[in-house]
Amino acid sequence: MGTGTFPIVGWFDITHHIRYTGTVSKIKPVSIKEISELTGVSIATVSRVINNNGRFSEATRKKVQSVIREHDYVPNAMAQWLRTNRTRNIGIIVPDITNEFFAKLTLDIQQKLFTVNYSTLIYNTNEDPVLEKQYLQAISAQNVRGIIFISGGGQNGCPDIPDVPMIFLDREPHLQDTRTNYVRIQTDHVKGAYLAGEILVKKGCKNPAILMYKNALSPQSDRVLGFKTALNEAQVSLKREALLHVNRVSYDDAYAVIKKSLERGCIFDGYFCTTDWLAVGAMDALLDHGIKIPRDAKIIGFDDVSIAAHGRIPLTTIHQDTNGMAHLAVELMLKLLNNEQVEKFEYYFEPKLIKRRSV
Amino acid sequence: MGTGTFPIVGWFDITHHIRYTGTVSKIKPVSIKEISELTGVSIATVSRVINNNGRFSEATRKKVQSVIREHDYVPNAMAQWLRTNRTRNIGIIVPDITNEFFAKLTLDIQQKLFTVNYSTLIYNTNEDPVLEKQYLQAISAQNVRGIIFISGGGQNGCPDIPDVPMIFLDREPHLQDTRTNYVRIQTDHVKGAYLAGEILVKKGCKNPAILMYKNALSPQSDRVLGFKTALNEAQVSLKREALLHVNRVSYDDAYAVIKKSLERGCIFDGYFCTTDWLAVGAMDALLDHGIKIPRDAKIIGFDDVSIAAHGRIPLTTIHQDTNGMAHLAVELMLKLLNNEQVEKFEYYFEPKLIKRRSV
DNA sequence: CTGTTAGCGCCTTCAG
DNA sequence: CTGAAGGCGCTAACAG
Repeated sequence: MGTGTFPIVGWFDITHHIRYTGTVSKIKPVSIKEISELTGVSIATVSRVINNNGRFSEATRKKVQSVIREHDYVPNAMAQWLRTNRTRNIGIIVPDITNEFFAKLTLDIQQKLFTVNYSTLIYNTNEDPVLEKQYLQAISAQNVRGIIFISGGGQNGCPDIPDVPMIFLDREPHLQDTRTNYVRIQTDHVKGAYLAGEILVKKGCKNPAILMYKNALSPQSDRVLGFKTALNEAQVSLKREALLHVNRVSYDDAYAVIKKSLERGCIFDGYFCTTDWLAVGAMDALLDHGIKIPRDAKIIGFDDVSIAAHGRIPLTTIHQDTNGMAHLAVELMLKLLNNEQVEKFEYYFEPKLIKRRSV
Repeated sequence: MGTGTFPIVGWFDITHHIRYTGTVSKIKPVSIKEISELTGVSIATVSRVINNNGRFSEATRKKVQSVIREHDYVPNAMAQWLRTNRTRNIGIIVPDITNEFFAKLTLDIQQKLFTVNYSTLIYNTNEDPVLEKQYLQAISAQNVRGIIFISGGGQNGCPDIPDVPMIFLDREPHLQDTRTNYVRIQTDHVKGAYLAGEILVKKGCKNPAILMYKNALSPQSDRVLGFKTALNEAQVSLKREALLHVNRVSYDDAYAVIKKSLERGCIFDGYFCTTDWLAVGAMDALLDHGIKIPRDAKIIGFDDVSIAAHGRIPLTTIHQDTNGMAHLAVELMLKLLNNEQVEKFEYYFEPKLIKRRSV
């Protein structure tokens, strides 16, 4: 991660011992002024040693630090923020933290950020553009230092807050041309879907279907693209009616859609579901309809979330490297925060086929 | 929820339209001063209408608000914070947001809090006491307005930050005696476990076992207690070797433990697992060992997390009202923030037996 | 109803 | 190397 050039050097030394020592005793937080009085140097000097800004003697440093220590002084973050106009907070906007894939990303990001002394503000949009907008407003008013968008719609309107670095995880950025302090990270959905298509045809599917979320998010369309490519190469055709749509990414919706299609007499011998939960819903519908899996129909999902391994039939799926993406996300965020140039604006992660029993 | 006395009434009117209009144009955020100049009233008056503090005419209000609107003005949160010495942030400390039960709580809390204009700082402890302590420090330094602890250990050390209201969800508080601004919320684990025991004996179990997390967290011991009570009442005894422990709450650990116990020849006809994932792991181990469920052995879990409904055999389990708890948590937090007295310090939620097929 | 006045706690020129 | 002074943007008395 390279914390080499971590900007606020003195911070840890100071907050290292805060008003929290077993059972707390804090009455009223001491301010820089009192430290200054106690040490006999001016406020300015105290400030300098706190921020390690040079221009003070070793003797003063020692004195000031010892007083600071002694009084458990901790700079008032809010005052610092006001003055410098920057917080130590990173905002994360995520559709739904209840979705394991997002939760994993969020978890990793939060933990890594804390490592370098950033806190994490979390907002769940529920794919609601209105909420997303409000969150952006809140975030903006809070002077958050950087923003990480995880997936989600964001077609409409451009979530652009100038000067605030942004990382887009699994999401298409819509930004002003002039912006350079952003980065996009995602798994190579096209490739992942290609892998899915490939294994399906390899296992003998002649008449496959796609079950997908109806919204035209880029990962969705990428996956369709990749899947179709694999079919094309194998000269397997995808029927027009083989594009099944779901209104919400949920087990129930998937179950219902597949059930209905089955009742309509639509039967396919392979299902590429753009999400594991979709796949599990589809699988159960198929199973309940008396269809044998993988004999009569094969199913493959995407994400490799924990349900995949533990459903009625272990699900073959495409794994996404959440951990890797989270790592990279904070690494790049740190760079952007540090005004370093990043090599490129788009990063792709390799998807991986996880073979289980549904294919 | 009763937002009746919500303090910052004017806020929404204002932030309703912020510097985010399709493609942003904000260069430099406008300040209260400029608004004051633009409207021709004093800064103080602008502040009053912003905070709806009365003492201004309807005419001024209109004028000010329109200018505010026109210029996409949003008060600088940090300045407000500095001035009032309080942020609009609530810290949430959660063991692992990847755990669906926690994720649900967190999600609901975050969304509800935002509704009343609070943001949410999230910290995952991973059950690591050191991390937890660090988080507390960070939180303290950030002048978070209130803290919500979700589950987790916290045996050691007292996570006590004076004057900061705390809500303990599913977790035993360890506080100074003097503190009154806290509240504990949890489902009635004893009762939930009692329900579990009851159904098991009712379905004919004579030789039940418990599979639990080895840490002595209070929900754990409560569950054991409730379960035993039910057995006692039915005069079913719990063998000494029927207390199975797992080191981590995970599918794999559960699977391994049950598998091993089976190989040791320990066979029980009913398993009360203190968590759904434990139950699913146990179930698979049993199934893989050729044991029929529920015929030869019955299994019941706890939480009613989504895997419960969708595993190899739908799991009978005890449902926790996450939504209700989250609601209450923020409601009470708001009260505490408002210095209102709460009626009691402990709240219990009714657990509910969800019958599926594993019992 | 409205404006004036004082800071909140800190950082940062600018003079020593 | 150090101190004095000004101000970040906002709120809260206190006078009118």
